[in-house]
Amino acid sequence: MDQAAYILASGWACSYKLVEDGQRQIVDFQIPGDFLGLRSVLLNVSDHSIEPVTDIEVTEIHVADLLAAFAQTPRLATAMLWAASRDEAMVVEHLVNIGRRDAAARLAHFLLELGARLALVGLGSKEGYACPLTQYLLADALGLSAVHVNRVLRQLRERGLVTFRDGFVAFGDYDQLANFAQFEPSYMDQTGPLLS
Amino acid sequence: MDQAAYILASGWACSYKLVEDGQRQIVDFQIPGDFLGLRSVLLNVSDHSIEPVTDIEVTEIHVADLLAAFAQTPRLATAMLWAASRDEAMVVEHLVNIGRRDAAARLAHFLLELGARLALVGLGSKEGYACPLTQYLLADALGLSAVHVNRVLRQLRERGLVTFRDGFVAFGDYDQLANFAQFEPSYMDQTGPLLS
DNA sequence: CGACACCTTGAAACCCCTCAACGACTGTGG
DNA sequence: CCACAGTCGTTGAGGGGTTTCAAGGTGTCG
Repeated sequence: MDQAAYILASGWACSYKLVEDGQRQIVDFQIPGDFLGLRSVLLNVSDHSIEPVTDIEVTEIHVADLLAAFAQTPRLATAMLWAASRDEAMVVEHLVNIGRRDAAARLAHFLLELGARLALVGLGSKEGYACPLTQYLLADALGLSAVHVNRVLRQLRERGLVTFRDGFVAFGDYDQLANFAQFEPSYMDQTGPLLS
Repeated sequence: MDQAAYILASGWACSYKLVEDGQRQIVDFQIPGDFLGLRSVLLNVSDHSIEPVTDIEVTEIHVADLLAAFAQTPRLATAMLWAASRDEAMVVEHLVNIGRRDAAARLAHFLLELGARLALVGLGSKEGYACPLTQYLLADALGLSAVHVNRVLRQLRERGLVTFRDGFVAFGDYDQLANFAQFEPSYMDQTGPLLS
């Protein structure tokens, strides 16, 4: 039981699962401040893989320390539980995104969510943000082909909604885009755990 | 803060999210023994809706009691965290299912997972299980149309893999079906939380 | 300069959706 | 007892969103 969890200090990573024919589904991208590998520690099963997107720096957390901390500081466990719930809420939103939105709305929603998360850690605004992802990564995250991602990005650009180029996402008309993607950021609850 | 969580004592329910044009995405079905509404309690935001599938019986859990129990029994919080992680792992698997499998494999995978979950609580086996879901519910869960669910069910039946009829799922060739759907039940970790 | 990764675009094929219609069954009220 | 509505399952035809295949362009790096 010498598994470890990490907190991403700088850089981007992604967690994904492979299917047998070589395709993969990216579950989420991790940005600075996010946990890495928390679930595999808790479940004692590595049910997904993690890969860096850029160069990354991490700080290690020993499982034993974590569990010991739980015992001494019950609130910590509650806070972790809250964090896990928020993560699950985001995965759920991805599920809705892939299951019930067409490629354009899917892509728009994804770029908006990423922007909102980055804004929280000071790495973006409603103007845009630096984004090291390739179109191939986007495709794997959104359940699309890279070719189609390219086409849809062009559509969104030509309609003046978003431009993703040269590693930078620039929102054209943020409000219209949010409306188009039916982006409701409430699922990214930031009010914190229910501690008294 | 008078929200409550529940444990499903009998019957089936489902949690879902709506998108604006009237479609919905079912995130998961709850079977006896599952939590209901845990995430909305933790996040203080009701980010999804719940609907009964059959008549149901629930036992209520007060949030205040739950948090108090965490403080007194740290291991309980760890156990809850483990449960939440398992739930998330299942949602992730659904994400992979919808994102990277075609309709037939998707349906097969779903029926297999449901069977495995039911078998754990004594409600099913490798032969089959009673299943009160309609084809419309399956469609909402799998990101498909009801019409297509119907067609794909027929395919699976004609190939002798599964038969879903009259509220009963009957596996034809379980192993071949599991292979076809690339069903790897390891993500449904049942070994329990990492409590020394 | 060549290798490589990534972006871009076109054409054809395919999976799945929408629309439409009908049958089987259930419950309900007359 | 029967007509009726409602839900669910079934099947066909047509259309559209995405995929695959293919090719070429750009930039970076050794």
